[in-house]
This record gives sequence, C-alpha cells and structure tokens, in this order.
Amino acid sequence: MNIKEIAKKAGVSVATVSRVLNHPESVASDTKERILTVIKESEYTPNWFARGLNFNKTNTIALLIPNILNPGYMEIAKGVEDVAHQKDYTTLLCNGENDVSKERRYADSLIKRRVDGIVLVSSLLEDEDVELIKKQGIPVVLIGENRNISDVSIVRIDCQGAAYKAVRHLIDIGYRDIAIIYGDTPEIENMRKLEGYRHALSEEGIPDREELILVAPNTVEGGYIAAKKLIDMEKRPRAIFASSDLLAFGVIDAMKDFGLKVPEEIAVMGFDNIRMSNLIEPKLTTVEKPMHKMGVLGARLLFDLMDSKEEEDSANREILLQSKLKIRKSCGHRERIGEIF
Amino acid sequence: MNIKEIAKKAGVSVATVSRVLNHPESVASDTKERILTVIKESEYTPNWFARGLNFNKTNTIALLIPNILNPGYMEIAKGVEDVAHQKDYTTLLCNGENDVSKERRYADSLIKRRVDGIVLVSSLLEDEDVELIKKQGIPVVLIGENRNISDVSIVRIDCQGAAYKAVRHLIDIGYRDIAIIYGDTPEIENMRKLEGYRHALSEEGIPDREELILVAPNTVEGGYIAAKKLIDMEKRPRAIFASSDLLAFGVIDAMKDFGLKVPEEIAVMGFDNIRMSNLIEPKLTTVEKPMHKMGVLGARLLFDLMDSKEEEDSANREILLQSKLKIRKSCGHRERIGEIF
DNA sequence: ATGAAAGCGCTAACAG
DNA sequence: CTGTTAGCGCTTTCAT
Repeated sequence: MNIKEIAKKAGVSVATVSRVLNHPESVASDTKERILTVIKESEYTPNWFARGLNFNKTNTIALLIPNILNPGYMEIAKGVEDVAHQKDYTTLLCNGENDVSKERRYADSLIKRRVDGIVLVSSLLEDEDVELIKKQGIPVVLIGENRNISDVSIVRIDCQGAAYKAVRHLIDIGYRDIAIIYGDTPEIENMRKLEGYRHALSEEGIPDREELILVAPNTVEGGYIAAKKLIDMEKRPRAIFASSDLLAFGVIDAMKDFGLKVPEEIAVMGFDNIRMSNLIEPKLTTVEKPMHKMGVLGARLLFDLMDSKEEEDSANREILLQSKLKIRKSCGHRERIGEIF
Repeated sequence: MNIKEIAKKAGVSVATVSRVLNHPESVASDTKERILTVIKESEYTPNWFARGLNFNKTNTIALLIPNILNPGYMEIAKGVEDVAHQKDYTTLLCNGENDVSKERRYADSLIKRRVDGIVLVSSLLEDEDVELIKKQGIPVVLIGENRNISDVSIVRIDCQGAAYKAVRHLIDIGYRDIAIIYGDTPEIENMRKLEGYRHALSEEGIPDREELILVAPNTVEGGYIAAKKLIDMEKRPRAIFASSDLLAFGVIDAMKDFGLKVPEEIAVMGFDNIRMSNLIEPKLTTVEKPMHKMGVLGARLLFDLMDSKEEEDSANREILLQSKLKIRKSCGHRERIGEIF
C-alpha cells in the first residue's frame, strides 16, 4: 500500500495526499477528509525510508551503555529515554558490554542508520571514533568521564571529590586502616576515586599501604573475591571503600560467608546508591550518584546540540554534578545520620 | 558525500560503486581497490534510507518491555540482544512502562520504522494491536503470557505449576497459614500464580482465608506496604509467598523494620531468582525463572518466523519452559537444600 | 487548492 | 566486467 494507490482511490494526485500528511492546513477540508478516510481504511503507513530520503532525519537518538545488566546504567538510560520520549524521539539502546570493538561496531551501525544524535555512557571509545561520528554531522555527548575522549560535551560527577568525602567520613568516625577496591571499569572514574582515597589518607598523614589497594571486575563477584583477599591478610583492614555498590555487595556477601560482622568488625562503604543498597543487610552507606538526573541532563545537552547543529557556537559544554554521602548502617556511625553534605 | 561523487572520483559509474558495496565478487579487483580507497578517503557511508527504499528491510528487531528498571526484564533483553547481535541485527529496546497507550505509541512507531520483527515481553497490548502489526507483514512473538493476545507465537513458563510447587514446598516444611502477595503486573501470570497457590492449599484441605490474598504494585515498595498489612493482622500468617523477588525484597525489608525475624517468625518465598536474591539477608528461597533463556528462545522463534515469512506454515508455536525451586534460607528448611525439582 | 514532474541516493535489470 | 537507466515511495517546487 503506497501513496500512489491512496491517491488513486481518493481520486487525487499523490501531491495532495502528501500534503495532507505533512501540511494538512494547505488542503481543502473536504478533500482532506476524503483522503484521510481512504488512508484509515487502507491501513496505510507512509514508507519510512522514502520519507527519510527526503528529510534526512530519523527522529532517533542512540544511547550506548556499557552493560544493560547494571542497574545504575539503566537509571541513566531511563533519564535519557524520558526526555527523548517527551520530544517524540525514539531511543536506540545499545549494549556495548565493556568491549571497545563491540562499541565500535555499534558506532558504525549508528552512523549508517543516521541517528540524529548519540549519548555515550562511560564509553571506551577514543577521540578518533568520536571524530568520525561528528564528521558525519552527528552530535555526541558523553555521560561519565573518559580518558580517551576530550573534544566533546559531557555531563559527569566529581568522582574524586566524592571519593574523598567518602573516605574522609570513614576517617572521621574513627577508621584508619582503610582499603579500597576499585572496579576495572569505567577506568577513569575509578582512577579518580583512587585519587580521592589517597588524598584523604595523606591529608590525615595515614601512610599508604599498597596491599590495601585492589582492582577487581566491577561486579558482585569481583567484590567478593577482592574481599576474600583482604580477609586473608595478616594485617586486615578495618574498613573497605568499594568504588561501586555492586562491588560493595560482593564484599558484604564475603564478610557473611567468612563470619565477619559488618560494621562491627569491618566497615563497608559503597558508591552509586542503587536501589538495592538500602535493602541489603546492613543497609549500605554509600555515595549517592544522581543517575537519572545525569541521563536527563545528558539528553537535554544532546538536543541542544542537535538544534544548534549549524551554528558556530560549537564550544563543548561541561556539566559537573555533585554527589552526596548517604549514611546508613554499613560503616557504623556516631551521632550523624542522614545526609551530611 | 554520495555514490555519484564516489563514482566520479573513481572514474567509474555508480553501478560499479554499488556493486563493490553489495556484490564485491563481481568486480575486477583493480577497479574494486581503487573504488574502495576513494570510499575510505571520502569517509563515505551509503545512505541508509536509499538502501532501505530498495531492500525494504532494516536489519532491526524491536523489543518492547514493561520496565527497563526491572532487572528480570533486562535479563530477557540480554538474551534477545545476544542472538540478534549474533545475526548482525540491531535491537531497538523500547520501554512500555506498563502503560498500554505508551505501548501502542511504540507499536505505531515500530511499524512506521519497518522493523523486521517484534518481541513483546509481558505486553499489555491486545489482539487487535497485534493484528495491526502482523497485517504489515511484521512477525511478532510474545515472551510471557498475556490475557489479550491469543493468535501469536509465544515462549512462557508454567506459572501456575511453579507457584503450586512453591507453596507446596511451604506446606511440606510445615507452614499452613500462608499468605500471597501478587503483583498487579503482568496480570495474567500473576493470576496463574494465584491459581497455583489456591490449588496447593485446597489440595491440602487448608481453608481459604481471603484476607491473606493481597495485590500490590510489582515493586519493592509494593511488597513493603502489603507486608505491613499482613503484619498488622490479628491472625498473622506464618509464611508469605510473593509473586516476584522485588515484592519479596519489600516484604523482608518490612519484616526488618517491624522486628520480625525471617524465617524464624515468618517465612518469605519469592519468584524470579534475580541476581540480588541471594545477596539479601536471609538469602531468598525463590522460583528460578530462566529469563535469559526465555529471551534467547523468543528471539530464535522470531528469526524463524522472519525467515519463513512467505510460507504457509503460519501455525503459532508455543514454547513452555519449566522453572525450578531454588531453596535458600528465607523459608527455613529441614533436610532438603538446593534444587529439588 | 491541486496537479505534474523533478529529484532524494541507491540497487538491479539489461545491454554491451 | 562495466555502464545506462528505470524504478523504490515520498516531498516539494512550479504551474495552473
């Protein structure tokens, strides 16, 4: 069923049919109605490709995230989708699986598909990849820091500052032997968290103990295994700062399996404040990362870029969000409960 | 940059360029190479729309799920995506948000976009909606039961049987006052679970206590609130069967808040076996629903349909999966540990 | 207000 | 092996 058949059935030219579809105001209301009924009866849907060929616009944005099984990323996705949906855009959700080559394949495919814009979340892509995309006239925004991409608009949080405050809190409530387990991905953000950790310790004159600094796959299992190493140490730490809640869950699980009480025998601090973090036992003290908001702001930024594509104000924008400490049970606490900053 | 310019630069006709793109074997290797370099240098990407206009195929399937924040659904999504990616298809992930009208909007948009196939997960759509899609020549498969759609291929699990076994287990280990909290979505599946619950009780001659049957929004919060009602009862139940792990998490959280020990004072059974269910305290006894597998099988089914679109073997197929009980701590237990069936 | 016709960029017969 | 050309279905001047 195509526009020609509709035109014939309605006894008009294709141009008129096209007009009622695109500029209905410019068609006499009786012909318009006639055509409209024919369209309805014939269950006619204008061919997407033919339209696209003329408009060269897809009304689609893409969202490339590292892992759809990670609830944090899905909250970001929800934020992006919320604003896209509101603007009547479809969003293509792509699962990069923390694999550069897979991300690259997606990027290619997205360029081909001529999406109108791309949001990259904690991407592993590099400057050249992004350059390629932008060269095709497709705006890009990053959510979350990335070592390899510089020339791009971004929304991110102050990881270092947040980690600093988290460790600072641990110190404030009396801990000194503090370990850190940081995830392997996203790399840069975790390096920043490590810096924040080091900063807090050194500020307090606490000597570095390199064996207390562990990397792990950013999963529950990763946390478990790393925690096991810490447990087996002769000089076991009294507190553990995990760079994500998922890791922290693994840590707490290990503590249970090996009979160590949290927080009485060992304190655990997370990062992200995903939904589950106040459902596990003990409820997790963690850094609240405003995921949904990051998604929303990222999408808005992207739409801004898309609207102003032609103009010259191509300066990259950067949105920096702060995160708050969410104090619950897993670290023990004195008088202060709730959000302290 | 279009095919014409490439042709000119390479000193050949557009047909030849098109050939190296689609049937490279039919082009002399020296001309081919020349053209290829021009393409590379010019960073030329064939226009997706023009191609689509000829092929009338998008290499895209769509996946419509009720809630991207629900980890169970994302596991299904992962399954679908895995097989699609392997076949070099892109998958469009749409978030219906348990809202029929939103789902309908998506369905419309997907028809327009001429996706090659659609997987509906626990959809709220009705037969007519699906009819509309199929009439456009787009194959559809359902994952999870649905009251309103009958004429379609489907992969599902035996909810009633699974619920029966779950409650049966509760009875076997000594409970008689068993409440059920079932989620409002997906409706049909939860009705089946309710039937399974009733069946198990009546089989044992345990009288129905209607006040022990509660509906709730299928979220952690929903479980919490429903559990609160149960706690406040004069004749409080000794066990609670929740129709999803999310609900069960809410239930357990409520028990903690109100000082009831699980399972000593009250047993809690979940459904789904999502990743978190063995991380909470106590580890959740639950029904293992093979989400990823459902996604994989659903996608395979869809590709089968897509391949045989023209042929007449349009009989709907149905794949019925069984689920296993995953016995952990939250219900207490006698000798049996592990999977019993 | 409506129609005729020229593209949009690409593919695939058909000829050579 | 390669070029010419007729569409694919739609939008949009340009006439009328």
